[in-house]
This record gives sequence, structure tokens and C-alpha cells, in this order.
Amino acid sequence: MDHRHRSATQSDVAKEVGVSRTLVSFAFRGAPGVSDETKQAIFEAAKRLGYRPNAVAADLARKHRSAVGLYLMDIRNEVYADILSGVRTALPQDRNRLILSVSRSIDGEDQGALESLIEARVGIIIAATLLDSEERVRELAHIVPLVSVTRPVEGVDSVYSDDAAGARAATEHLIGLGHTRIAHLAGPVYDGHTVRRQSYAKTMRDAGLKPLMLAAEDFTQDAGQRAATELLSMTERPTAIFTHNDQLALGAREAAYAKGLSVPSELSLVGYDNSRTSGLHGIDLTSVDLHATELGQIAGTVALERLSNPEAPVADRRVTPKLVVRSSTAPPARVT
Amino acid sequence: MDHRHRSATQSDVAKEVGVSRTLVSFAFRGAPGVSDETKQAIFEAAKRLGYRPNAVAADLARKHRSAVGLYLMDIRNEVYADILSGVRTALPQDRNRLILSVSRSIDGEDQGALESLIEARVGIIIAATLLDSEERVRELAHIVPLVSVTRPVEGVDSVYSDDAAGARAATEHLIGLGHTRIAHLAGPVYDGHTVRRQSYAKTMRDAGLKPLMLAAEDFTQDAGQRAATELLSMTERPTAIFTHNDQLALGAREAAYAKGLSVPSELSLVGYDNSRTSGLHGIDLTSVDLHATELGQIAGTVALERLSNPEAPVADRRVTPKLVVRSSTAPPARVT
DNA sequence: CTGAAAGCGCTAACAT
DNA sequence: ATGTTAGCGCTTTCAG
Repeated sequence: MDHRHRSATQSDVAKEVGVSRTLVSFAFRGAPGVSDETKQAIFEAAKRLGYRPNAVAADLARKHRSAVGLYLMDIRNEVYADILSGVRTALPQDRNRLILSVSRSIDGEDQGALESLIEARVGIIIAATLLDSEERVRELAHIVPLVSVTRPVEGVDSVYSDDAAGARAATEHLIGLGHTRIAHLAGPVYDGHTVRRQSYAKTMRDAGLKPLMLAAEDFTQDAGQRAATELLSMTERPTAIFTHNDQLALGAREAAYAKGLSVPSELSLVGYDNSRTSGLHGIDLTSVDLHATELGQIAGTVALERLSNPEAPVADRRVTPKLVVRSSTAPPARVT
Repeated sequence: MDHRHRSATQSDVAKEVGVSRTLVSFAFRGAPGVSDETKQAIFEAAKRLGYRPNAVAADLARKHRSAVGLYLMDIRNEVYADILSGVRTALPQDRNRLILSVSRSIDGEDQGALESLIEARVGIIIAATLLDSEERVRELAHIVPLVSVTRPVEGVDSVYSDDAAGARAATEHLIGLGHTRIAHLAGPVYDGHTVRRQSYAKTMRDAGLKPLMLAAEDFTQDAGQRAATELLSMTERPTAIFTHNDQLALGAREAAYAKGLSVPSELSLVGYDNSRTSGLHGIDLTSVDLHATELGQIAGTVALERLSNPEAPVADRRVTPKLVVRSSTAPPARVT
């Protein structure tokens, strides 16, 4: 294994062929003004020398920056992985410089993560912010074009799912089944994620029911299990739980089984995300599908549009979620 | 929303303060030789002007490249998400320019994906290759430092799990339970992923049993379900299936239920990856844990070491997998 | 402590 | 059709 990792430059190629640097640059970008013969010679020499274009230097020389930055909270959460996946499919082949930045810890500062993206001089950032205030996101958007995904931010390109509608559908589904003691298992309170719980509370009150909310320490299954255990230890325990996401719901499910309660006969459960796991036989979790992949795809498209037209009006793309009913929900057990 | 996205440069700051560009550069890197007063003045001016360091230009000017490239197949697969997560934790705060490249389609060419990473001039690439031949990986490693993760490549820094041992443990577990008709559900045949099936076949033969292999179209649950359906339609159907990964196993599980077969009484199932889903109540899938997060972590560390010492001997870090026995495996039904 | 000058690899007018 | 000449924003000797 040799270690001469300094790759050849355009000048090297130019020298080899006996032409100027410019010609090489033109040849590689398919710009007009290079004879076919010269082009051939250049490509051959390039190949011989192992020349590779330097996209970074090109970006620097050009006014415009071509990389797309993606900021996500937690890549292990299927929702974010799906968003990433969607963004990727929206980006054309040659534009695949996707710089990823994942926040280090969910409750730590994600200062650095977003900052590093702007230091990397990406042309645009697609961000699933959560911890930051809308104000801060707006500020950021002044520094570098930004499209907010999963969360609407006034004055900033936004691509999101209608969380209010999703939470309402979930809650109404439970109410419709006859439940009255319906709890909501939320995540920690952040600026960006309060719509679902608010919608839940409003729907409950509109139905003349009393909201019962508990916030988990984070968005993981373990946190969900701990919080749900608490919920299920109440004297008048809820007969149904609607959770902020599927991971919390799966945690609640474990908590129920640990307590010897079966789902759905003794506890109805509704999650959010419609992750792949929720559809498995034996899990069959009723869940709200927010169409994460589609969200990512649209965000990618919006980003591309913004890049090509900075003056276009602010985009606001709202996707409608869909309640997927499975067998983790049923009417409450007859009161004994 | 204004659109003056051209950020301030070091010269702007220098001009504002009334010093030379160099000073500003020094100040921001904490290099010695700048008086505290000047430093203060510079930072204030920078803040006022909204100056942000340009990491890309810095890399260009410096000899060395600081970004880390990560090449993965499919981010929706928990294993790869975990690897990413592990790599991230290994990278220090200030070194968080992680450029991600995901292969577009699993059976398409991933030519472009790896190529784009080297055009982005990353300092090192951490790659979970699969489709490429070892030869090609070695070639790539000559162009840019590369550490291969999940797969050993001779002559290249490698971090991987002992697949032979994992597959053997899984197969022996099944044999130990008394199964004789044990099938292996593999993924498509690629250079990088044949160890598990080979180890399975060898273990079977060593026990005097006949291997029965079937390759799914890809590594997804759906493909697993289709392939398993075929397997379970045989006249002398297997009493146990060991799959290449958990997704295939979950697909097989669905196939079994669709056929009215229950797990484990009529079919034993062993997966690979020990994904979070496999531990859920009602799923309880016996699986081999390859410690993906740890793999990513080690890969990140190895990458950092390689960067700081190009002449160090080639790293070969093998992690030992662990069979996690749950209730998807049991002795075969008594022959009737 | 501070500044001038050269250069990283490439692009983009502007010549010829 | 091909070459010249400036930069892009930053780092880094080498002199003051």
C-alpha cells in the first residue's frame, strides 16, 4: 500500500498533454471550444495520471456552492432515516454531495452541528430542527438558504406533515371506540414538537374529556416504557394511550406486557410514524403515517428550486398524514 | 427574508478592525502571536459582520483535508444507521464534517457514490462496500485512505465482525436443538457477503447435514417473505430457517404466519443483526448481534489514527459477534 | 507581535 | 480553437 495520496491536478494533465489548464477545465465540464482530438488526448492523459476533479476547489472558484447540507436529530429513528432516503432520491446524480450533520445528543446543544454545516459552505441546508426556537431557525436562514422539514417555520421554506390533523385523527379514533381515559405520552417539550400534544388536548376537551399528558425523557423505546409504566400504575389507569411516536408506543407496549396487561383488550395503543415494525404480525400497532420518505423527497425538490431561484416566494408544503388502523386498538373492556 | 447570502470574509473583518488578514486567520485558529486586545477586537468585529470561517477554503489552502467520507448501502437498514451513529461518536466535535454518500439503488452501480466522495476531497473514506470486488476496493484505497467496515479487505484497514463465527453459532444452535432440515435464506450474491452462507454450509456438512440455500432478491423484509414462502412450499419443508439478516427473518416470519405455521413450534427462525425489533415482546427473534454501533465506533477511531499516521501498519480489527437466543427457536415438532 | 506575498486547484472573463 | 490573467477565501513561510 503506497501512501502518495496527492492526486494529480489539472495542471499536471495540461502539462502532460501540452495544452493550457483552461482547456482541461473546459474539457471536463463539456464546455464548448475544445476540439475532439484535444479532448481525447486530455481524457487519456487524465486517466493515465489518475486525475480526479476537485469539487471543493471548483466550488470555491465558482460563486455558487453546490453541496446540500442535511441536518437531522437522530438517524436511528426510522423517520429521519426515511427523510434522508427521500432527500437522496430527489437529488440528481451529479449533485450528490450531501453533507450530513447529526446532532450529537438529543438534549445537548445542536449548536455545533448546524454551525459546521455552514462552515462547510453548503449551498443550502435541509434541516429537521427541533431544539431550536423558530427565531433561531429564521436567523440561520438568513445566513444560508434553509428548508425546514417536519416543522413549519414562518418565513422559511417549510415541508411538513399536518401534525394537528394526525393527532386529532388518532385521538378521535380512540374516542370513537368508546375510550374516555385516554392518555398522551409525549416527548420532552421542545419548541418544535408541541403540535401533537396540543391537538390531542384540544380534541379531548372538545369531546368533553379530560386530557392526561406525560412527557417521556426522550423519544426512545426505553423512555416510553418507563413513562408508560408510571401511567399504568395510576389508580384510575388510562384504557388507551396515544404516543408521540412509534418508539414510545412500542415502549408502552412492553410496559403493558410487563404489567400483565394485554393489548388491545386491556389497553389500546396508538403510535405515530407508521414505522415498518408497527406492521408486523403480533405487533399490529395502529399508527399515524406522516409519510416521511415523501417529506424528504419534497424537501429535496424544494431545496433545488430555492437554489435555482433565490427570489421565489417562500414555499409551504403541507402533507396530510394518514391514520393506519391495526389491531392494537379496540373498545375499552366492559366496566366491571 | 433577504437574500444576501454572501457571508463576510477574513479580509472584511481585517478591514473593519484595521489589521491584516493574517491576524484574523491566526486569531481564529488560536495560533500564538496575537495580542489579547487585538483578538478581542477581531472577534467582536467578526461577530458584528457575521463572519463564519470557511472550512472548505481552509482545507484547500492547507495541505491536508479534514472531512471524513462515509459510504453506506442502505441507511434504512438499522445496521447501517447504527454504524453511522457509531462513527459519529468517534469523531471529535471540531472534526464533524462527515460527508455521507449512500448508494442509490442496492443493485445499481454505486460507482458514482464512492466517486463523488473522492471528488469532494475527503481526507479519508469509511466504506461499507458490498457490490465492489476486493480488487476495486484496494484500488480505491490507493487514491484516498480508506477503511473498510463490515468486511475485511486484504491490505486495507478493516473493521468487521466475525461472520463465520456468527453463522456457525447460529447454525449450531439450530442443530443442537435437534433440527436437521435447516435452510439458509441468503441475500443476493455479492463479493462482499458470502461468508455467512459459506460458514453455514460448512457447519451443516460438518454435522453430516445437507445445506439448503435460497437467495432473496435483495435484503428487505418483502424479499424475505417471498423467498421464505417458496421455501415453506416445498414438500419436505425445512423446520428451521437461518437468514442473512433480521429483515429477511422478519419477512420469513410473516410468510410462516401467512401459511398458518406458528413460530417456533412449527418453524424455528434465526436472524442476524439483533435489531431493536427482534427484542420486542411477541417477536422474540433469536439473532446474532454483530455490534454494529461498536463497529462504527472502531472504524471512526481507526480512520482518525490512519489520518494522523499514514505509515502505520494496516489495521485489522475483528469483533466477535454474539448469538442472542430468544423464543423464536425451539426443538422441531415431533415427527408424526 | 504584525504584515507582505505566494499559493492551494479550479473557474471565468478576456484575449489571441 | 486555445492561451492569459485574475481571482475564490484561506494558510503559511518569511521579513519587519
